[in-house]
Amino acid sequence: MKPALLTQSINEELPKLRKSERKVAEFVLQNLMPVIRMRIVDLAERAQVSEPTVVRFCRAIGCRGFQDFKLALAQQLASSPSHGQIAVTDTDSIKDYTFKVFDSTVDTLLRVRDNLVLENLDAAVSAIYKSKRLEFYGFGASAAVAFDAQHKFFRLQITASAYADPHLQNMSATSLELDDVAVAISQSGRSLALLDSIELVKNSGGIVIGIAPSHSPVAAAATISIQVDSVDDNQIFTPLSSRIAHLVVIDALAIGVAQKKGPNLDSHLSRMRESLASLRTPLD
Amino acid sequence: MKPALLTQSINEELPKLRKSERKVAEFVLQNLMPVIRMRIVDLAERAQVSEPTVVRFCRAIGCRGFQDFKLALAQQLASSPSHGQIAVTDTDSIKDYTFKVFDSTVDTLLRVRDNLVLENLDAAVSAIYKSKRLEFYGFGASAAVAFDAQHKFFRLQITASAYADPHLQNMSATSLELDDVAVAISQSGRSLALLDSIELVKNSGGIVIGIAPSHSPVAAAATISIQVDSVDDNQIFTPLSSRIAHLVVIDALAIGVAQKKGPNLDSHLSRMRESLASLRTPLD
DNA sequence: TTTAATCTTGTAAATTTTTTACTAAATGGT
DNA sequence: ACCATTTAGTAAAAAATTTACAAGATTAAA
Repeated sequence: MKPALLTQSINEELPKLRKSERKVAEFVLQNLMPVIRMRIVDLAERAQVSEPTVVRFCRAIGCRGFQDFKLALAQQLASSPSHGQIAVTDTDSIKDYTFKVFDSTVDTLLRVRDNLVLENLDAAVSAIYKSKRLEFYGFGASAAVAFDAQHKFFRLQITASAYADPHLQNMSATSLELDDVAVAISQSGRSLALLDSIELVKNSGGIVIGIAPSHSPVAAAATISIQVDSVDDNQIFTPLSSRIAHLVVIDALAIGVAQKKGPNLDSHLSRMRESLASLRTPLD
Repeated sequence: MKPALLTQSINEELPKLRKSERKVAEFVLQNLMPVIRMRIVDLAERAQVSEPTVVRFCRAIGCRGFQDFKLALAQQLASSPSHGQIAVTDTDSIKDYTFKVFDSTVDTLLRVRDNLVLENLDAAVSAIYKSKRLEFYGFGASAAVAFDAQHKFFRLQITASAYADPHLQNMSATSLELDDVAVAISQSGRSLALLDSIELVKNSGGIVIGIAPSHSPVAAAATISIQVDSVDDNQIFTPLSSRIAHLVVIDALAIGVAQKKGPNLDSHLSRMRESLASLRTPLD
């Protein structure tokens, strides 16, 4: 049983460790990046313990040995770049902040992926598959997400609408019928106008799929809630990467529905490609 | 100069390698995952060469030794899960395809990040910073990207427009003045209407920032070209993840411009947060 | 075709690194 | 205070990697 997140495992085992092993654990948590390149002697010296203690520490947290531990740590750090620093500062060079933007997005995606409640996602796919009408609601940054979703489902031969205007949204909501689906997208999960629309949809017998932070009013009000939490580590970043997470969640929904629709999809996509080709320069 | 993507580096160096080193390279590319757990003797035996040859191979592709090579490989595989399989099949479970969607997106982002021409990105940031008007053009899936970009820059106190309609786009293009910027977004890089608009912008003395695949007409026509290539590995996926890549590239642009604008930004963001708060349910 | 020079690859030895076995010290309970 | 048990270090063994060197292969020139 090797957990995906080694640092998490270290923290969990920390109380069970012996004093000198704990010294190693604390040093490791404090110096994640450098540890990857250290030999056992270096780590032992810096943590003020002997080499066998380091090996014992590695075994205690579930690794087979020191190499195994370093490998696991390296893998975790590669997939969660946030363990470095991702706040953009005034002195960052282009390369610095560009990488930070990409890395924080990647980090958010991986975290969202690992915390998705797959049952709810499955329920959402089924609901969309069965629905006659599909509507996307979102304000602000989520408006762009809603329109993107509409476009995406359209490519899958599923007619969808997207509304960013509260009035249109309410009109749409009241016109939905039993088993129709509205997807409510919100980064804050606390948009009042969106909550209004959600109630209207439910009164009409429609199903509301909420894409919002867990414990938010939108998540609570939705029939099926897909929780997307992004850590609020930076004022500028948060809206950026959580919006990407929303898009990718909808991608997953779209792929799920596409899969359910089965083999016809391929031919539809190739026909669509042909018709798009006329709007483009010919390929070389 | 250690490239972020080791496999890419292996492929690049492949022709320069000697025969037996190439045996190692081919075996490694064929067995990426298992190699991480191998010792030098195992790898040497399975690749039918001697141990020193393995070391020479590691050095040839830019690593300091075998351990260094394994570490780099482990890190890459952790962050680019696509080296497994990412094509969605009919028999995939929810978990399978959801993870594939997320992983392929992450993979695309990392690849795009590593292939960005930072000089061009920097030039783009400067151009936007200096411009009086900023317009985003995109059709189809890129329309949503354009509108998202508009919203994003608006939050940074930069007025921008987004057009998905060819007529409006042309009108906008002819009305631009010297040093104004139009960002042309295209997944295919071959949209005829977009190429028209690009020419109009250039005739007006405006600067065109192209976000499109390299070697595409859009990239060639743009004043400053930001190249985003997504491997065409899957008909359904490609538009999905390349669109995300475009969004994140624009995020990086936005952050770059924000940084240039400097310290005033913070207070602006907090004022904006306050005014948004009234549209939301109060925090607990 | 032969020969010399260079390049390529493996063998074996040396070095480095990790792990094990064992002992001394420390801790805790009676 | 004494014994049992746990904990941590020393030193030796084992394992793994790297280096030095020599044999074989390849290429170019005579």
